[in-house]
Amino acid sequence: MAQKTSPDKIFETALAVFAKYGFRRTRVEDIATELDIATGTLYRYVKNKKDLYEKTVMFGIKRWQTKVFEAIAGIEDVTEQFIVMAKKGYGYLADDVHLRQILITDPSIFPLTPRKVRFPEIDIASINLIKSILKKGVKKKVFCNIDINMTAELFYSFYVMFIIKTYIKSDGHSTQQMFENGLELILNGLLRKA
Amino acid sequence: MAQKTSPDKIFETALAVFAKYGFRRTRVEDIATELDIATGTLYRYVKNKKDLYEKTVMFGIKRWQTKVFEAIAGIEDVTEQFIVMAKKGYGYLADDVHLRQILITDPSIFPLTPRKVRFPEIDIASINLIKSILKKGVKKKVFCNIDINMTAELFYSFYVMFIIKTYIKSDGHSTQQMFENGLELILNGLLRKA
DNA sequence: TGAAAAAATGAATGTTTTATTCATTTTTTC
DNA sequence: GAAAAAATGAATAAAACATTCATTTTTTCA
Repeated sequence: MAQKTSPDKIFETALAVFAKYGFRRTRVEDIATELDIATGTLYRYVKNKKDLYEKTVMFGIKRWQTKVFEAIAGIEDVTEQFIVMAKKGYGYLADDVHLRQILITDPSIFPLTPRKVRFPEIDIASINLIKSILKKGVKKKVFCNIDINMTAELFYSFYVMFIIKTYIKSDGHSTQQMFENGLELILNGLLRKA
Repeated sequence: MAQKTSPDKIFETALAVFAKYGFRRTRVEDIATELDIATGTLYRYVKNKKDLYEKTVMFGIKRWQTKVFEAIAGIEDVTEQFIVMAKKGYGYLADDVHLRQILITDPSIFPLTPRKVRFPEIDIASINLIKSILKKGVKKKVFCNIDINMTAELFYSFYVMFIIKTYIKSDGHSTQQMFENGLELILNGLLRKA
């Protein structure tokens, strides 16, 4: 038998356990037990509980971001690239219930009021992706001549709002519906009128 | 203002919190916070955390049993009384998600393997109710001349099995359906043939 | 109103739980 | 089969938690 466990397996399991109980209520032992390994073994992969949590969150996010990158990789048309980035990104997250639970629950990831953010890399990576698409669109004169930095951040806020909104349970309209509606509006504003 | 809180309010809240996190993962402070009172105040009503839990469970059960008693109170016909006891009892429990969560999760309430039961009063009260209905039915010659004690325990086991079964998630048939099916069978066996 | 009784508070304390380490054992590598 | 890597879990340190109680606040009732 190869190694009894692997980083991927550890973080996948930890994601589920942290999602179920939250950081405070999960014991390191809970995760070890779920993995069927000794507690000490976990410490060969992480420095401490906090580190385990952070690596776990980053694992989830990275996996999500990778999927989005792959989804837009082959696409030539900027407009479509923008749409796919937005819709698939949203869809993949909706599917990953554990990651979503954590993103929604942990106020240090997407704070509702301004304060220190725990994982700035997440925002940077996502905003950069948006920027690169916007830049391409502006250059190709498909999008209006917008302020790329500001628009990227604006769009990212819109995105995050919907991640959190999922939890707030809107009445009447489904969040999915509202998201697509807002997306259309933004895209419309973005496109150069012929 | 009258007292800031009351036993009923405390146990109602505690029921929800214990149901959400389980005994180990809930802190006494969690319940106090939810009630918007200080931790120390709780100790005016209960001896310790274990006592709080036990009183909470008993509060939930008592409320359930009272509802069942009230539901059958005015009924004359034994057969109908039996049916109402069984169906309403099951229905009330299905509605009380917090109580059900605790009954299903805590193995010391309805153990699947023989061991010391934590709340014997629960079983005694329920079995006694069943016995009293059976006794009346036999006396009135509506039910067959069964062994009342044994049949009461048998029926109670059937009942408990379905409380737990709810959790096991059967495929195909709904638990509700299966319960009513079994109930019909038992009732049929119980009734004297004309 | 105001003095006694009842209720509520939350900081302080001691116990329990939990995180973390590391000497030892087991498994893998070559 | 010897060295290196991985895994273990009992032991220890650190943190979380339950519980107490001296003090404050609120209610009661003359």
